[in-house]
Parts: sequence; C-alpha cells; structure tokens
Amino acid sequence: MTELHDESSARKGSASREALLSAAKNLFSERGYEAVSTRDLAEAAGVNLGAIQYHFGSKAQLFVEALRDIMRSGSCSNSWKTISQDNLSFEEATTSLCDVIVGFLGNMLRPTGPQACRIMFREVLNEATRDREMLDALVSSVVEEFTRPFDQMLLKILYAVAPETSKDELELCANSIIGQCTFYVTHRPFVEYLRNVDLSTSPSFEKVAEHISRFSLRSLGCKDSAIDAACKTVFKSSNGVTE
Amino acid sequence: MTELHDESSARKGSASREALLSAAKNLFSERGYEAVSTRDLAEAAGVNLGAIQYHFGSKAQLFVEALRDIMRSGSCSNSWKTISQDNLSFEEATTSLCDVIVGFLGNMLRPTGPQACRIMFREVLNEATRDREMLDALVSSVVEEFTRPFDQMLLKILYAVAPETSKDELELCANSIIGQCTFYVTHRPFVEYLRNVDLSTSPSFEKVAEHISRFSLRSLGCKDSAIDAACKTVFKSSNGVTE
DNA sequence: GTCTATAAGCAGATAGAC
DNA sequence: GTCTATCTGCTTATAGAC
Repeated sequence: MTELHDESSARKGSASREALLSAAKNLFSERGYEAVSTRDLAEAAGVNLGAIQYHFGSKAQLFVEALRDIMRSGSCSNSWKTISQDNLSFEEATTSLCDVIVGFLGNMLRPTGPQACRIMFREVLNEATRDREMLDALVSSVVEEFTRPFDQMLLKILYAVAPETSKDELELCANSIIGQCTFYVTHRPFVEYLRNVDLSTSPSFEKVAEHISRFSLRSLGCKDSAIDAACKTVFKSSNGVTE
Repeated sequence: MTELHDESSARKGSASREALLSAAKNLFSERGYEAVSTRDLAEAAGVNLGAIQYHFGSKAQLFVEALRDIMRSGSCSNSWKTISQDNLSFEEATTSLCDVIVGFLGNMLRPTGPQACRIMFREVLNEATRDREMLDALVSSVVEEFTRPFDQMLLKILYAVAPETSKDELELCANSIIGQCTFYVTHRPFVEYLRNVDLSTSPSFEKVAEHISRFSLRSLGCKDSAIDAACKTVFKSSNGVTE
C-alpha cells in the first residue's frame, strides 16, 4: 500500500525490522501462520508490538516477506544447487535423480530446522480460503523463487534419463516424483500410524528414498541394472544423506 | 469427558445435534476448522449457540465427530467399494488400478461437494501443533475408517498386478501411487501456476489420471501392451470418470 | 433441551507521547 | 523509529431463566 513497505525500506535495514523478519521466519515455520500472534513475534524479536504495523503494515505482509526471504535464501534448495549442470550423461542423470530425491525428502522430513519450509507450504494452502490476493502473491513468489528453478533442474535430469519422452510427459513425471516425496510430508502422521513406522529414523527414511528412486527410474524406462548401479552409488556409500 | 458426549447421546438423535453435525460436515469441509466459528455453525444449523457446548462439549469435539461421520459414511470412498473382490485376474487388476486412480483423483479434485474430505485432511495436519490428543484421535479415526480399508483394497490390486513383489515393497508402491494423486490436491495452486493448467477442466484432469496410471503400472513391471489395454478401457470409454 | 445474555480473553491494529 | 496504552472486534465457553 504505502511506499513504506517496499524494497527501499528494507534497504534501510532497521534492526527491529530485521529482528522481526528473523523471528517471523523461525516462528511461522515452526508453528504456522495462525498459531503465531503478533505479540509472539514482537516478543521473540525483542521489539515493540507496534513495530509490525510500522514496518510491514500487517501480520499477513510480514508473513509474505518472511516466506519470500526463506525462498530467496535457498535454505530449502542448497543441497541440489551443485547438480545444476548441462549435458548430463545417462549415468550421471540416474544418480543425480537419486540424489535429488534423497535431498528433497531429507530436507522435508528432517526434524525441522528453523528454516524448514515444510509447514510454510501447508500454510500457504490454508490461507487460500481467506485472502486471495495474498495467496496469489505467495504462490507466485514460492514458485518463481523455489519451485521453478528446482523443476527446471529436475526436468534436465529427467530428459537425460529418458530423452525420447515428450516435454509434457516429462513434466508429469516430475510431478509424480515430487508428489511421491511430498506425500510423506503432507500425510506423515497417517503414514506413520498406518504403516507403524517412524520416518525420522534412518532405516525407514533410506528405504523410502530408495523406493521412490527405483519406482521412478523404472517408470522412466531404465533397466534394472542401471537402476541398481545408481542406487548402489547413492544409498550404500556412507555420505548418501546430507549431514 | 462427561458421559454426555459419547455414542449413547448420539443415539438419542436430538434434532439440533443432528443439525449441528450436518452443518459441521458442510462448513468444516468447505472452509476448514479455524475459518468456521461456533456462531457460523449454530446459525447454519438453525440452532442456538449453546447447543454446541451442550451436545459436543467443545468446537474441537464437534470437529472430531463430524470428521468421523464423514469417514464412516464413506462419502469419500463409494466409488471404489465395488472393486473390493478377491482373486482378481491380471487384466482386472490393471484396469481396477486405473479406476481407483481416476476415482481417487476425481474425488479429491472435484469442485468440492459439501462432503468432500479434501480440506479436512489438510486441517487434521494443522491441528497437529496445538492439541496432540485430538490429533491422535483424528489420525487413528481417519486411518481406521477410511485409509486402512482403502489401502487394503489397493494392496490387493497391486498384488494381483505384481504378485512376485514383497509385501513391504507393495506398501511402498501404494504410498507412491496415492502420493502422486494427493500431490495434485495438496500442491494444487502451485501446480496450476507452475504448469499453467486448470486441473478442474476435463482434458487436464484425464491427462493427469492417465499419466499416474501409466507411470505406476510401468513401475510395477507391466508391459506396454498391458498398460495400453487397461488405459484404453478406462480412459477412452465415456463412463471413465464418475458422474 | 433450548434459549438469552454475558463472561473472559485474545486477536490485529492504532493513536499519540517521546 | 520506538514506545505505552488502548480500541474494536471477534472468539469460545458459561450461567441461569424458561
């Protein structure tokens, strides 16, 4: 609305503004939007309650800014930044796909570091009902800053794995792969209850990641030998999962 | 807590209790938990505000009861009730799998009839942070009334498609298939924005359903000819999608 | 069982001193 | 820019008449 809440004011780098943004990233990603009150935010940031209205105009705007910041900083995406190279060989591509799956799944399931965007994703969908304008800003922000680069990288890998497949089909395959991963996040309590497993423990986690990799590679037409080779590289070596 | 709020009081079948339950199912599944106030519920049900506390004890308990009712009534699951038969042939199994995928996806993406459990699922995950006890009740209720029967049926189909696969592996495959479907629900705004599609329109919807079917059948080791046959049955005939 | 009236509290946002 | 104090509106839940 006012020219106070745009990029130029951010550049002023007010200490309380930064503190609020930092607290917002932590609290929102831990508890979600509605469970965090403006008073919680102000207290955690060590600033005054009024500072939220002054710097961001509203709690909703602060949420948007916090999410953008998380997406921009790439804390969700650094594990696959290294793979963004062209002209992948088939072998490189298959192992890269496994790497991406492990990295993505690990990022989503890991006992939520403060920057985890897990809950944020869910929250974005919840705000949908109420504030259409804010939702659109969020969706486009998340997609442009995070989803699209990730998707492009994934499509590059998929193309190297199955070059004869059409672009439309590869996009649907990308959806299927990401969908398999996000399922364990969005439906985590149901899966853990239904299958009687704990997804945070390493054996379960690795089994899931390897299954998704094999399931996807098989759909892409890879032979079992190629799948075995890729999985052996990624899942047997000790440095398979980040950190 | 009190013995007022258990099954026996439900059997009394108070008119206002039933009206509240019905309103709760409609409103909660349309807008979610937090966006519906007790006043909304009372007004929609045409009953007094105090009736909620009287009959259910709290808004949260009413939510639990409403969700249980939805799960029990099977409004989410009638489209695949017909498939629950034993000794499926391979051909029956492959087409059944396509049917299940189309039905499940259609149920989830359809422009939300009042009984849709789409938002409810999401909401269950949101309540997680706050009320652990209620969350556990919800998760077990949803799983026992809805997820587990569905899962059993799906596993039966998968076994008929790929009998040589281990039980553990088939369970992971079931996760993968459902995960692909739910992705388009949980991440709908992102997918629609990223791919520039409208998932409510028929061509996009059918393309997605057919892709998931083919992607999954291929992973299960089906030959292309068998996949083509199953898809031709389900996706070309006019009565493919329910309603 | 159903009603009205109200309690008790917390939310986000604001006014105005400094 | 930052503070205190407060406004307005909403929430769930309750007390008590009928």
